[in-house]
Amino acid sequence: MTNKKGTYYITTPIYYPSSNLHIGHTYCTVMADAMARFKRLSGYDVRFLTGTDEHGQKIQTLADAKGITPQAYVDEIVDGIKKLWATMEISYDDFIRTTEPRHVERVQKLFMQMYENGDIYKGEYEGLYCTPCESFWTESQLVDGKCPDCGRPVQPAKEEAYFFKLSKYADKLLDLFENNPEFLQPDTRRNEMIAFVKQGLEDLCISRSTFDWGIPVPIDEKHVIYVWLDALSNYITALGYPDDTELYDKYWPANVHLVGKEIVRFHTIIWPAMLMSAGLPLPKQVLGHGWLLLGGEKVSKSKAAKGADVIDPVVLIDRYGIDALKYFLLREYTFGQDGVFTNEVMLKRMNYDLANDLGNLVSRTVSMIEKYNGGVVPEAKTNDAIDDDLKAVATGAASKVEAQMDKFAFNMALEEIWILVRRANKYIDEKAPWVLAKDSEKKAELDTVLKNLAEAIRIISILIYPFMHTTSKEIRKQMGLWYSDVVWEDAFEFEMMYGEQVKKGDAIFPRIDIEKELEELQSLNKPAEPESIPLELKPEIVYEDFDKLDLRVGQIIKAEKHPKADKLLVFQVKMGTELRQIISGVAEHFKPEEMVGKKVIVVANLKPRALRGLESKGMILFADNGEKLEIVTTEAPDGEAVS
RNA sequence: CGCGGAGUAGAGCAGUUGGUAGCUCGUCGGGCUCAUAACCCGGAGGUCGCAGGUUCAAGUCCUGUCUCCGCAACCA
Repeated sequence: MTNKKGTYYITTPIYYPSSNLHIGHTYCTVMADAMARFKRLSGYDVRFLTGTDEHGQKIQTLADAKGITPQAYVDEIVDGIKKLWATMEISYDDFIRTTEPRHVERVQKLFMQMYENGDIYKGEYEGLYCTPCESFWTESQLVDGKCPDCGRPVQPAKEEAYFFKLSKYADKLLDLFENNPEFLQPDTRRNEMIAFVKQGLEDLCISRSTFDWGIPVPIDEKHVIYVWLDALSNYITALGYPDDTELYDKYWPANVHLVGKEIVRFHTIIWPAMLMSAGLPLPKQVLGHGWLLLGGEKVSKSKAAKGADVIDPVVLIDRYGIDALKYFLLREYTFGQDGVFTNEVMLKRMNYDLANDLGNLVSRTVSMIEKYNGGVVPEAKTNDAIDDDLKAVATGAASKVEAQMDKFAFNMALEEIWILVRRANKYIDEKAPWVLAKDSEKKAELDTVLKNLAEAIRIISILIYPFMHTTSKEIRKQMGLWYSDVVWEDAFEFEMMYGEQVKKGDAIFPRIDIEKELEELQSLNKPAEPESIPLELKPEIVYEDFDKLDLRVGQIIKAEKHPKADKLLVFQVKMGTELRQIISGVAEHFKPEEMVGKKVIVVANLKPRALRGLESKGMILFADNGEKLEIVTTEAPDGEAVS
């Protein structure tokens, strides 16, 4: 494809390979792929980048738990990701891994560039430190004032670290948001960022010395570069910046960084500030898309195993095919907004739009051309208002699709195409070719109908190409268009077919028995044979450690919401002779009244701590599955020791 | 408490710069038989969370209020 319209550089986030990808990642990548294919088809010189963000403490911890090196850990997952994209025929031009030497070296050079420009300085990071986890936390990250990972107390601590003068760029960033509304879309995201910058930016701590799975700070090997600085750089290191600038010169600045809404902040504050510091041009646009929600919650790895809805893209592709899945993701959801994912919604989309409307349109048209004209596309010989209407809708669709794609409105772009699909189905009804076929004097009119349908389907095959290229080709094969390339401009023309030999094939999208399919999907999600998989545990302790705990049975005699906090409940707990106040961060899980009277287990010798102004003396134990808490109760008399 | 989002027909969603409230599914009725029991037409169903206000005119702007949901530097 020639670059008659210039270059187009689009990126997805680089994904964090802490486990296999789910449908949420697929969603983002499918959008980027569709846009890349659309731009290529309409004549741009496209570069499409995706990849993986492989450094950071979490990866190191996960690898340690498995007893392998971080590199071995990510290699395996990245392998799976690449296979998934290959299966889905994602048309990326480059896949960058942040552990690749090309990236590592270039990030270090970029770091030095920022350092030499005076934007990086050495300082002291002050925070709350959890010694066993070797992690720093901010006040707001703490859960009940304790380490969110292990639940143990944290201590104020300092460590030497490098800082990036992010605060210096606050005004320039505000300027960027306010004067370039296109830079960040949708608008609601932009307002969020403006508010965020206005509340004041602090310098960003960009080095870590508590773990070493990262890119070393070039001037101080004890530190590794903060993962976001490392990760964001990928968009230019993949283009060879700064040492091999051929691609960089050609494609930077990027036209679009496609990102999820939760990382908009990194892409529109930290990343532009980094580029400003290095004196480089900013990306033209950052688009924050919404999330796929599963039962009202964000899709996540823990949900994957529990819900009734299958979100493993590999399973979905296996059952319905790549194109059906891509169509569903692009058609169902509005860009920028969250959308609910259920198997039923997905199956309905696939059946109604793909099988009933599109698949059936091709099927009935090909059948009629075979039955009424020996399988050859005839010439149009007549013309009336209905024919004109079909032609107008057909030849007008491409520019409507273009307009919607400019706004990243994939769902509307597909809707525009389906207006044509439905118009064609209606055309068949209006013209009733089976009636014309019974009257030999109507043969000319019948030919016109068959020919016009063939043209409409030819145009549809072009329009859907960016979204479903395999289906596009299958349709073209059945329509006898196998010999010609898909050319976008041909979607504006109506008179292009004559004499093609059509050939009926298998149903393009077989109809799914939704009820039966839902049941099968449900059973797929049932856990297999129970087997013993060792739990991921905290480091082993000795008896003496355990003996330090004084656990007691306590009865909750009063419970109320904390007046100054949404998540906290204030309990009055009776333990034998003593009555004391204990505060827990469980207001989201329990109503105060349902707690009264319960006998619970209390860590009685925990150092008292004030939570939002009220003192908490001790801690009540709860069972936690990662998202929902269960109370741990006992029948034993209050005050008794538990050991 | 801070910041942000959402509340439109039974369900899920659209509603561009304020001007007759749309789409898909479901539902009711009809048509057709070329086609993947698919397709086409029509009907019913909404005082656009609530209360004020601006305006000739508001789902759309302003103020207040209720409910639900995120985020707060790990996560598309």
